[in-house]
Amino acid sequence: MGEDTPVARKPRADQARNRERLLTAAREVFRTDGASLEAVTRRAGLGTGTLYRHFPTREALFQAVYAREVEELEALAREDDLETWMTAALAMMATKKGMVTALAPVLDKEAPFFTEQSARMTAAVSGLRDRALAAGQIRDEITADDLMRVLLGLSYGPGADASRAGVLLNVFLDGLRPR
Amino acid sequence: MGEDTPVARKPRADQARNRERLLTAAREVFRTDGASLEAVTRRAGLGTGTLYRHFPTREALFQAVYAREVEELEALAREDDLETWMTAALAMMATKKGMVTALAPVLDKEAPFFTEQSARMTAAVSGLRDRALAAGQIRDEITADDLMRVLLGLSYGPGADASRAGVLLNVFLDGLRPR
Amino acid sequence: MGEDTPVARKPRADQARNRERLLTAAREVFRTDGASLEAVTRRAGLGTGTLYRHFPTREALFQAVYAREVEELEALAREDDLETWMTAALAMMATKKGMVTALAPVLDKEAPFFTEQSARMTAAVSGLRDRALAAGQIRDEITADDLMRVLLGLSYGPGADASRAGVLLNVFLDGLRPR
Amino acid sequence: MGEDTPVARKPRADQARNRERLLTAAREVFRTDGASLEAVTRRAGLGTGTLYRHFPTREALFQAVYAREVEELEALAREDDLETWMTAALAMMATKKGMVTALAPVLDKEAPFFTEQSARMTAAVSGLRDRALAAGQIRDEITADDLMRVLLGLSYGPGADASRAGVLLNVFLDGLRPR
DNA sequence: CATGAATGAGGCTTCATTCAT
DNA sequence: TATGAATGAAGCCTCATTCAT
Repeated sequence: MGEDTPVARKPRADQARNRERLLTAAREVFRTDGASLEAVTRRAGLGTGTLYRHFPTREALFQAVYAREVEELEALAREDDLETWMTAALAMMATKKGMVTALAPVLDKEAPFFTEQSARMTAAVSGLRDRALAAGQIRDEITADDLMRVLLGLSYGPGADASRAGVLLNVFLDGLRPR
Repeated sequence: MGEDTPVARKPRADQARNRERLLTAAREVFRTDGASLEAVTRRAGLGTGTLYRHFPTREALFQAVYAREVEELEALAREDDLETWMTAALAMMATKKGMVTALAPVLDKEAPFFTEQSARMTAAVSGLRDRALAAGQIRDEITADDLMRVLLGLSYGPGADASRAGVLLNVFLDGLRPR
Repeated sequence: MGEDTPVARKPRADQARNRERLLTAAREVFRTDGASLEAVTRRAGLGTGTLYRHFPTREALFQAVYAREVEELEALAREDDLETWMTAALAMMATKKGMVTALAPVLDKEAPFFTEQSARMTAAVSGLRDRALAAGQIRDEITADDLMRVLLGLSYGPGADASRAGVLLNVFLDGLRPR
Repeated sequence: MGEDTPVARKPRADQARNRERLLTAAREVFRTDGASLEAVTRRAGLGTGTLYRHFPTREALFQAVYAREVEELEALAREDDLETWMTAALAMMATKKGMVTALAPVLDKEAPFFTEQSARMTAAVSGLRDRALAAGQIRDEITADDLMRVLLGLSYGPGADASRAGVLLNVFLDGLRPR
């Protein structure tokens, strides 16, 4: 009796939970230990095969982690002010330094996936940049991609230091004003 | 007995030449193929053991290569004008992107060696920065280390693009002027 | 209560159909892609569990496929003439080279199953052989099993070549005549 | 004293011995356990890397083992009589059944190496075959490759049985006589 | 001193089999 | 009963490091 009541049915829940565990573990491992898949499964407490079911290739996992970061950044870009957004983005990026450091040398920058993500990010930032330009707040030779470059360089370049990045961003923003 | 008789004494020159060969090979390999020690010995045409005699650990070789890069940058900093130097440094750095990309993820940033190199670099840049400050050309809250950070970020940050770095540096330099 | 009421009883037909699908898929996969169970379920469009319900071990599937091949060969042996049958059998075997190549290294030749199948095959060929012997067409030291060996060797031995097997079979048949 | 006397110099000896150990281990493993490289190193009592230094790819090891078999067969073919040779070859092949069974599914038959070995073998047998043909002992439509096929089929085909192979070879040889 | 063979830990990946739903 | 997710043993291979000659 009660076969149709929503009791004790959970198979998909497991799967989703495992995927989440793997992504979380990956972020943690990447933040501190490099990019070993073995380390990820170990930390997730799951079998090797499970990782491969969810992410059939190395790249697939890296990309999934990366995509999530881009999403967060994209969400931020709904700000309506370029300067506010750049400051906020810098703060958020400071949070992820270890992970980016591990991920950067391991991602295949030629993959179509990468181009798509860049396009998404650029689109999100372009709105802010165009509005600032229209308002006469910035020079026109600086593109949305350039703005990303500055943020990424200040956050993840060799020698980057979160406690100085804000100051340097401000200098850059000053320089950005027309004249 | 007779340790000091001039019998078949291998000249010091040989040793120095091998060291040089290894460093050169390492720079070439790092520039194009990643950071495999085997590739280095292969390209140097020397045995594994010889590599280990000169550089007893992985890290030691990486550091030796790194030190040489710092030297070149340091030499450049004998310029007498901050802006000229920054522009020149950017150009030089563009030259070494592959190598830095291979080296960065592999260097232990905590090593005391690293602090020493930074200090050397900072000392070299400080002169330029202090002179610019004295001449009222730049704001005082920017340190010599900050200047390095900007150069490194624009050159080697994720997304860095040599063809845009110059433009971005100019924006930054503009922002650097007092007021 | 009501175990025997006609509620949603899955028809036997389904089960039989799935078994058939799996066997067909297995033959196709073995013919071209090796002997991976995963490939079989994928091609059959069924779940892993279903495969295991029908064939509780790897070996069981292999044997079922093998048994089917034996059946076909057995059916052929209703010919009434040894030479005609051997020629026809050779032609049929040429058809299955890929599958046999995949199956052979994977079957456990010690299994009792194997003895049974051999016995079946031997029984089928024995009739032909005995009749040929009675008619004075062949030497008596050659058994039915020997005849199978020759066919299998010419078809599936290393270096076997369908375009030469017929010629070689004819030589063998010539040699088989008494005197 | 005595640095120049041939004492305590043995490095190459080690290498050659290890290579031999690996080949021997490989033959033993292939004869009984399939074709796992791990099993080979385990049986040889050597490290993984040593196997890879001597045989940089899977194929390299398989080919080295295979080449040795071909050599033995080739040496045999210095017989001056086709029938004697075929009988002797059959006896030798009986010795290697397990190994061939393991090796056959794993060798890349398209590799140039394979073509070379076949050519060597064919060349060796052709002499015997041509002499027999000139002496009017065999039909002319049978090639040296065909002779190899028969031997291989009788020795290594599915169902092959050393105790019957001799009888079957004799039937074939009878059939081979002109008329 | 130079050489390069040997070592083995560690990472990657596949796939037969089990098991929860 | 069917499904497919999870598991983990087992194989492959690379490469930093050691060590015998």
